[in-house]
Amino acid sequence: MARILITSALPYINGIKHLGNLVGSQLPADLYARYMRQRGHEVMFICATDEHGTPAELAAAKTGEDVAEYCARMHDVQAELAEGFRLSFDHYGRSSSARNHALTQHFAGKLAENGLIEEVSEKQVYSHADGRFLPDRYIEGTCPNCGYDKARGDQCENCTKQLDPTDLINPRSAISGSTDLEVRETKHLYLRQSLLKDEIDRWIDSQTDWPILTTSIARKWLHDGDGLQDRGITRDLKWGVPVKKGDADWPGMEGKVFYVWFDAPIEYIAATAEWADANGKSDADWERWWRTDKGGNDVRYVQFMGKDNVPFHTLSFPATIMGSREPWKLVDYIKSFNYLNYDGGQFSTSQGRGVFMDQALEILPADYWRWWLLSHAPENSDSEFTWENFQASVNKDLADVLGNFVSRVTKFCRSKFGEAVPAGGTFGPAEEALIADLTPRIRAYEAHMEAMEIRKAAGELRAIWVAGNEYLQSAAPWSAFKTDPETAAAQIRLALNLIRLYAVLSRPFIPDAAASMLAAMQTRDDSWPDDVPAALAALPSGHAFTVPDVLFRKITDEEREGWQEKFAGARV
RNA sequence: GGGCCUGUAGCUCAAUUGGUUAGAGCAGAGCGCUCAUAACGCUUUGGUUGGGGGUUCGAGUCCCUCCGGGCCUACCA
Repeated sequence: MARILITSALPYINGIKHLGNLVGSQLPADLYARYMRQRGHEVMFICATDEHGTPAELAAAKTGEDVAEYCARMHDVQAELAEGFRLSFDHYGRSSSARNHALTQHFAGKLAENGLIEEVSEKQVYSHADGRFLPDRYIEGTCPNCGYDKARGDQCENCTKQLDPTDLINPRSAISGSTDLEVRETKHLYLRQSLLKDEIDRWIDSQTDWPILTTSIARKWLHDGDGLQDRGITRDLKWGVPVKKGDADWPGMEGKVFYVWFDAPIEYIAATAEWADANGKSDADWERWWRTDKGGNDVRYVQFMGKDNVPFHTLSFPATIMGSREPWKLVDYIKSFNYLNYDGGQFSTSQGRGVFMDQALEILPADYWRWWLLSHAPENSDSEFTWENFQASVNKDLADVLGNFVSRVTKFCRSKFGEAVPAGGTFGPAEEALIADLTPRIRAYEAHMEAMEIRKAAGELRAIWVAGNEYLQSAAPWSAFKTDPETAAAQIRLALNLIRLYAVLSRPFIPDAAASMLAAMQTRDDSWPDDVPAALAALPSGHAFTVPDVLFRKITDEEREGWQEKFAGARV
């Protein structure tokens, strides 16, 4: 038994996430966590809402709420949706927690002690009307290069030229439109990542089995131009972790907070402490996951995220950990994902284009989405959601191949033998062949799950379901029953046991359907099929079962067309 | 501009890292079965691996070039 620490990239607080966000981090992390638990490993699966930063403040202002209230409310909304998708977090924390405040300040203090923090005076644009400093991209104006009048302060979207906010002609606040702007001197802390470049570089080089997507993004940032650049880790905002050096004040940094990307990854650790607090555990209970001097050396730490998050997880967070010179756990494996597109374009939170988590659950149960998203996870390149593909995949895989298998077996048994596993008969060559086929398939499925090859795992699982239908066709218990009911009984006994086996194997992908299948088989035996022949004898003769309701109803053409239309444009 | 990823059957994707005749699923066609959610099974059509050139006994895989798609480029997170 191993100990596995799993974190999913933290969803930002600012609104409900779409399916692209879901499939890029939380959902595959859940698949892995569920699988590892089922294999008997000790799992700590952590997620949290990422609550700081300018967009959170602006979103709160828009609804008229205090930012703390807004975040508390949206945290609950996201937690409920996570529950709806059956994301099995051990703890769903908040980056605004007291634990994270303390830990973030602690790390900053250690980094300062180790000479890795630099105070830098710089000029930033202040908006009088908004009462705040503006990040570069919140300043709009006319591009000096191409004349585009909605150029942002960091870059012109029209001609792609990199800009400085002071380059803009007629600059204005993107928040209020105010032109009452002023360039002010302000002091910020920089994390001197450049001093850790070689250390990080060697660490990345030693990760030979990471996805190319992960290492290539890390190397780009390490080697591009002048190499890894120092990074500002404070902001002039009100909402966030106040800048402190451990417990002590930080002279000259009053009224400033840490940059959200400094405190967000630290929340992985802090959320584990929140877990301990919430469950009456001690510090030692969470430290054994995170401190290599307190038991964490045995832990395998795996992170899941979309490709946009990779730089922060391969560079800045490791720089924080390494630079502390304290024995914190570094990540062992980073599983990163490309983007899921929506019907020929991108999912867009701002334009309301695509399907969002709340809408998805209003339409269909979580298992439908889990199966499609995971079996089409954008592992090697961006992938695309279309309603046609969704309908076809879900109807075929879930309704026809798996659901109908359960249905045909249980209904046949009920009508011929009654609602209990029939006795009599013996296994012949067809049964031996099925078992011989299933064993290597299950081993392959396990290997794909271990390797986080999600599409391949889904494909193998589906093939395992298909094997059941192939077996039924060749055994044809409906024919055998007419001349040799004993043989038919043995065949159906095996088929009923297949349902239990499928429930166990399928649970990481479709937990609700798996639970329904186990409930219908009236068994709590959900042990993993290390021994396949034994697993197929788990339900003995005479064991009562029930015929379940249709596991997966089909998506009709009318529904599909309606959804296509409904989700094409802006969100209502 | 620079960098990275990507292009394989109508669609979605594989191909043990350079090895024999490029494979699956879906869709299409044909046959079979009748237990089942008109479900299932079997067979089958379909590819100049984006174009061109090169290295090699051998290239989907490596190199060059052109074309297309996507992402990143450090103050959104």
